Amino acid sequence: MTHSQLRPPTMADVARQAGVSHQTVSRVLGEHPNVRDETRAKVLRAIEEMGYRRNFSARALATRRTRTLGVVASNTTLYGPASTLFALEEAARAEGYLVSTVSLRRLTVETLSEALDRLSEGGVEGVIAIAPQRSAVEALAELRHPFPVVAVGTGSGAGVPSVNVDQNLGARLATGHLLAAGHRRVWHLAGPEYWQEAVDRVDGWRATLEAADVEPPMLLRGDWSPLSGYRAGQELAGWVGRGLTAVFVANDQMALGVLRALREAGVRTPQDVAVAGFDDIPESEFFAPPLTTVRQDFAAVGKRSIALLLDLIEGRTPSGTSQVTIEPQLVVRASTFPYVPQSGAAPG
Amino acid sequence: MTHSQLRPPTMADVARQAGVSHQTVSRVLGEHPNVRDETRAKVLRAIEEMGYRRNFSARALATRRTRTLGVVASNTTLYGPASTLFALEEAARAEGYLVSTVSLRRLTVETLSEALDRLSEGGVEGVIAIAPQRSAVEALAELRHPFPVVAVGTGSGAGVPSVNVDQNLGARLATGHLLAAGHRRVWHLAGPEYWQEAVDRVDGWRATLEAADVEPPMLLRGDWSPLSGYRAGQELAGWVGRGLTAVFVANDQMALGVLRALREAGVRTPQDVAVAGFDDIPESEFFAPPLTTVRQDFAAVGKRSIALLLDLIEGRTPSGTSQVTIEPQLVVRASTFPYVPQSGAAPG
DNA sequence: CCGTGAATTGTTAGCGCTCACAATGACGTC
DNA sequence: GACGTCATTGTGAGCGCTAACAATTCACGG
Repeated sequence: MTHSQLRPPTMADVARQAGVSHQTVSRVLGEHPNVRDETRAKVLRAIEEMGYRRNFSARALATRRTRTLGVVASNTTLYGPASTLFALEEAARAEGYLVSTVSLRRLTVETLSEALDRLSEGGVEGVIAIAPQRSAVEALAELRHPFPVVAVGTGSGAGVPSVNVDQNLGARLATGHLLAAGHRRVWHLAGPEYWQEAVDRVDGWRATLEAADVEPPMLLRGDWSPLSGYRAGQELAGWVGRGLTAVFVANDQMALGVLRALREAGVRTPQDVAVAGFDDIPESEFFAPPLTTVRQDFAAVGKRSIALLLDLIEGRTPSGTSQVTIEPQLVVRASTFPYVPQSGAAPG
Repeated sequence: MTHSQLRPPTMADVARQAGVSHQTVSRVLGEHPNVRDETRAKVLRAIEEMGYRRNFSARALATRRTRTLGVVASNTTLYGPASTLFALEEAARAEGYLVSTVSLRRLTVETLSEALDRLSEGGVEGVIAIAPQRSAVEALAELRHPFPVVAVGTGSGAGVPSVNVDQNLGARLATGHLLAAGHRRVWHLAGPEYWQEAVDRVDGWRATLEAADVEPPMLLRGDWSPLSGYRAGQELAGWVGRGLTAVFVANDQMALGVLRALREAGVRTPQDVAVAGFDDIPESEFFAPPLTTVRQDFAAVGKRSIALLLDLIEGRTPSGTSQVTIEPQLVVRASTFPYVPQSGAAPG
């Protein structure tokens, strides 16, 4: 009543209305114990009446804390990053932090650096970088920033605190499963080699074969998209009958493309060729046939990342090379039904 | 050199180092034209040397602008919301704004209200609510907030500025396509009735049938998930041979489940039953068979939403009921190949 | 009835920046 | 050669809040 509604009310306005000092208002809002109930009630009533809201910037300036975290990500429409992002925000919110996101189309030193600058100007107290591309790892290590940064999906190699799903283990799980099902060799359709996760999955696949004394067959590359999987699948179809009975595909979307290509070529899954994927996207269970795949716990990734970042911010953890690893899990479905070598199936 | 690195350098520190006043530093940073080149260089050098960065909170306090927008969304791992979110952030960044996101598991009056409060405390200048649930519309209308809010996906009914894809049109496109392909009736598997988009799609479907003098068949309901599509598909399979030749499914994920159920029941797509979906997720092209669907331009939704919100913030547009509608597009693929009524195919 | 300490409230300085205005100096004009 | 003009730089006052400290009040025992 005392003031026009042009400018939102300040703490001083509330204090005047309630007949106390602004500091008492601050105490009520800050839930300081030493405020008389009667006084608190007066203040709360005034706040309610005037529709007062604490000014974020003034508060942040005085406390030197914004309680805001930044996230840099690329390709946030993919299932993995999107799930991670969701979990990240949820975990941050539980700790009283807000999350500002910058989504990049491509992750290069320049775009990453620009994103970090932007978040820095936005006052974030720390940043999570969902940066599975290898280039990002070095960029992250060399870039100067005035706040802690936690990397996700970069692998544990770099000198940066990071949280990772054990991709190598996931690949071993999938490849081992196919081997155990009776396949003599397992082919692999990999992701782009500038993705750390793709590299780790190739390593896990190769290691499993070598441990079983199997010569790894030709490696195929895709770009994670169903289309690239489709193209690779057409190539794979040409190897059926010449020793190809099982394929481990580096993600579910490409696996979908492979399945379609095989189907179109008259190759049956899993009878002729078994296919396993990686990610366990919600659709995988309903592919034709339902896809055996490796599930990653993105919720855990999000929680652990936030926990690590907050430790770094609060100085609870030395900024050294903290590494968190999360174990993936094999999900077996119809696309890899136990293989029974059929007489005459392998003329090669 | 002059100061310890305990506290980050302030503008005054830079000014001292460069031998100018803090205001000159501010001018250089603000790209004010009236600064001598020589002076500018001195200041920039000092900034570089000291690793100075402007303090976000102080700046925001003085200018009364945070240049931060908020986004409230639910279910951000779905393709549609994830794509919208991505486009939103990109468009906001182009305008020099940062985006803070709050992702909810469920959208109710309480959660929405809490999210808006949170963003408000975070100092956002405006909010985009990706709120396709009908309950959210009312909540948005009745909730008090000190900043403009733009709704996305709520339909244009509510008294809130909003941006929407014309769901009704999309449904008419899909249903009309099936009718034109020779099908006498088109069934519909709808989304949850508390989603506005689901309701609009049902309306469009029904209107198209009625305009063609066709009695709408029984309506089926799912929850957008492939699993619910699978269950509905099993039910639909029972109607094959009794007049069911075409189904319009309210989203691609459910369509995937329908395809699988039909396949398992020995029903061929599209020869026995044609299936159309909605969304055009990246996987749709590789389903078995590739799915006819309705594509929504999420990038446009993002851009238009940001443009509208900024108009509101800058006061360029009256806060009345501004509505933006975006047209979807039919994508025809193999799942609805032209239907040729087969003699003896319909014993009923 | 006053001293004592705890509970409660008020006062004063900033936090680091931008804005409005003042001051300075260089330049050209009549 | 005094004066107005423009470009350039400096000064002072907040923006709205919290933190530290000061002041006041109150209950209670001696």
